[in-house]
Amino acid sequence: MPYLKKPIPQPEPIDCRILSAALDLFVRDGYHNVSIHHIQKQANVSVGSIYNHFGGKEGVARALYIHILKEIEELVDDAITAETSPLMQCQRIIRDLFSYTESHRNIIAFVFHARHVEFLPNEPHACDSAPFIKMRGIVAKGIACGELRALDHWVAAATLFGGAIRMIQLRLEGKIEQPLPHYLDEIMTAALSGVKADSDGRAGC
Amino acid sequence: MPYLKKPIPQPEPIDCRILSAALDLFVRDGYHNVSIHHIQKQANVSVGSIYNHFGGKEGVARALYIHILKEIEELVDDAITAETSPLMQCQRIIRDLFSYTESHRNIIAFVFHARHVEFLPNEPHACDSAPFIKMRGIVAKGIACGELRALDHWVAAATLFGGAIRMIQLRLEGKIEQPLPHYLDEIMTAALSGVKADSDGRAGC
DNA sequence: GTCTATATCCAGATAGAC
DNA sequence: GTCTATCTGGATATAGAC
Repeated sequence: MPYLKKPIPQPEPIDCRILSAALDLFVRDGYHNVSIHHIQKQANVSVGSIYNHFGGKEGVARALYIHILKEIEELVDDAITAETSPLMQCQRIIRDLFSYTESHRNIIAFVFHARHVEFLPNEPHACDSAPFIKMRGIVAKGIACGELRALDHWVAAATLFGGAIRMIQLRLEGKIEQPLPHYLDEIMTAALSGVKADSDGRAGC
Repeated sequence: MPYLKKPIPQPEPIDCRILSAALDLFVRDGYHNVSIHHIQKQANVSVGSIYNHFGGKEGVARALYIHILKEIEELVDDAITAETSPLMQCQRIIRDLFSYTESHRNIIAFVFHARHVEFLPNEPHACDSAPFIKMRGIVAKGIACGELRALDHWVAAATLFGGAIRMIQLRLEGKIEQPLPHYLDEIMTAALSGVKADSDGRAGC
C-alpha cells in the first residue's frame, strides 16, 4: 500500500495559511493593530517566509485585497449571467451578498468594513474596483432601458444598494440579531420601490 | 485708549488648536498614520502640552470623538424640535447632514468615515451613541404612529438613511462632483418611497 | 502650563545559517 | 524556501528646566 508515496496531508499551502491568518487578524483587530509577528504566530510560519512570499505586511494586505475583490467580482458576474434584467441582477447581488456575509463573514468585512486607503495608498479605492464598477453599470443599464427611474446614477446606486450595505455593516458590528437573509425581502422591496420606474408595461431590456 | 488692556488676540485656545489640528490630520491620513509629533507641529504646540491636556494621542482622539458626537446630536435635536412629524424630522436630518458635509467636511468625515473601534476600543460604537439612537427613535415613532410602514426597525432605518449615508461617503471620497444638496430631492423621494405608509389619510402623529 | 531633550519600546525589515 | 537572531527607525511617553 502506497502510504509513503502519499504526501503528508499538509493542511494548506503556506501562502494560503498566511493570507487566511492575516484576514482573521486584520478583520478582528484592524490592520494597524496587527504586526508581522502576530501573523507569523497565527499562521505558524516564520517572519522570513512572509517576506519571501509577500514582501511584508503591506504586501500581504495587498494580495488579500486583490484576491477578495476578485471573489466579489465573481459574485457579481454570476448574478449578471444568471439573470437577464438589470433589476433582477441587482436583487440577485444583494441576495448573494447577504448570504455571503453569513458564510464568509471576514471576506465581506474586509471589503465593507476596512479603510484600505489608510494602508494601501496606491491601490484604487474599493468603489473604483471592478465589481463596484460593474454594479453601477447594471444600474446605468437599468436606467437606460427604462426599468429604473431616470435618476442620477449615483443616487440610483446609493438608493438601491445603500440600505443593503448598511444592513451588512450593522450585521458585521453585531447590532442585528438575525442572519441577514431574514431581512432580505423587506430590504429589497423598500430599496426597489425607490428606484423602480412606474410600471407602465414597457420593459425594454 | 485701552489698547493695552485688550488681550493679545490669541487666535484660539491651545486645546482647540490641538483638537482641530488632530482632526485635520486624522481625517486626511488616518489615525494610525498620524503621530503625536505631527499633531504637535501642525498645532504649533509642544508634545508636553498635548500630554498635559489630553494624556496622549488616544486622549486627543477620544476628546474629539465625544465632542463631535455631541455636535451631531445637536443637529439631530434641532431637527426634532424644528419639525413635528417623524417623517419631516428624518428629512430635516438628512438635509442638515448634507449641508454639514459641505461646510464642516472633517467633522462628518470623522464620524462616517473613521473606524473608531480600531483606536478607541473602550468607547461605544458610533451607532450606539446618542445621535444615532435618537435617529432610530424617530423611525420607531414613525412606525408606531403609522406614518411609516411596519417594517423591522433596522430595515426602516437602513432604508431611510442608508442611501444618504452612502452619498455622504461617496462625496467624502471625492467620487461625487456636485455638492450634496444638489442631490437632496432625488435621494429623499427615493428613500421615502421605500418606507412611507400608503397614504390613506391617517397621520396619527 | 509649556517647552526640549531623552529614554524606552516595539514594529518592520534584514542577514545569514540550514 | 524556511527559519532564528539581530539591526534600525520611529513612535509613545517621561523628566526636568523654564
